[in-house]
Amino acid sequence: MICRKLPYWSGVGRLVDEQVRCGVRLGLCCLFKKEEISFKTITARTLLNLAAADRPYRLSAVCAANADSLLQAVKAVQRLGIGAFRIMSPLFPRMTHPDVGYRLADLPDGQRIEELLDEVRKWSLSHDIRLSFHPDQFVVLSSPHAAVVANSIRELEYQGWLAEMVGADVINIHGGGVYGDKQGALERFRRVFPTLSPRVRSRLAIENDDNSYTVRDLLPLAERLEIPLVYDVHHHRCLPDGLSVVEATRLAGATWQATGREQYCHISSPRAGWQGGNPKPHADYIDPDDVPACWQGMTMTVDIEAKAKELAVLRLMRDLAEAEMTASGAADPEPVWAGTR
DNA sequence: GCATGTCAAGTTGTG
DNA sequence: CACAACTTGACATGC
Repeated sequence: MICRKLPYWSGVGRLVDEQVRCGVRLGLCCLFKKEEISFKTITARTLLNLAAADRPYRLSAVCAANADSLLQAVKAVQRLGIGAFRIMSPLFPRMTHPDVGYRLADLPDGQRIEELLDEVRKWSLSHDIRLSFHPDQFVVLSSPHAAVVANSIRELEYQGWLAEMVGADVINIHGGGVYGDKQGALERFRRVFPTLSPRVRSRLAIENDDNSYTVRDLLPLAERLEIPLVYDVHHHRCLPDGLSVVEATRLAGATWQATGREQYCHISSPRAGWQGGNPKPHADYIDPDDVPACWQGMTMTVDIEAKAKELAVLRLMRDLAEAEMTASGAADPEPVWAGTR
């Protein structure tokens, strides 16, 4: 657990000798701005307009391209010194769609796609790139509507399968709707949880949102289910709950410690600033002042939710490194980023 | 080519 | 009541 020589804000904690990573690692969400890596999609309508026999070929091309892009993505992330990557939910588009859903085994290139996923897993493991998923807003385990919950479970199982394939350790979701009765909604969430497969349960995390569920609301559920709580400090600032940032960081951190894993947090900056009206929309970049001072030196993953994507992660890494150098004066003779080029 | 509406899905708050 | 906001583009269509 020696990290004297490593910068606090190292991207990956590029450990050469030590086995134990430490410091904050910054994560990229889903997409790239400048790097020429993109993901394809296909709509249900397009598939339904094709003859059923043609669909697997079309899907296979999309999925193979995306699996390849994912491998390129984790390699790019590693090259840039970024330490984590959130995988976009529709990596295999429409896979759980009721009408046009499919399995990899149905696709002509299914085996090759599986091999690519295995390459992603091996690369990420050997280069310490942490992978995660963040199912979108349609996944609502607290819904009173059975059909919504059933769709949510199906989507979660898809992501759980994929997470296992690529070695991702986090599937992070929100509490969902309130329906006029927050405790009742949380209770529904609690009851659905045991019906999930082990590979989903072991990866599921719950995140405070900017609308309904705060850290304070979710902590009892996280503790009861023994799942970790992803702390989104931007959401917390948009929807305060009486806890300080320091307290929320510590309480959320304890849920990660309880599962023996590295803490996971999110950050973003308001597009129009904190004085400019609605603070919820995300800015292109992160204002370093929005980064909690108490996070410095902590061993955690912080996903950067910013529209400039990898450019925002790189800029924040630079800004924080500079701030640290300034703060420490000439104490550290080595340039902070020497190890990450 | 380029502009524009549409993508499977939920829920809440605002104007 | 329509629409934006949430991890966000990218596809499909029509000019």
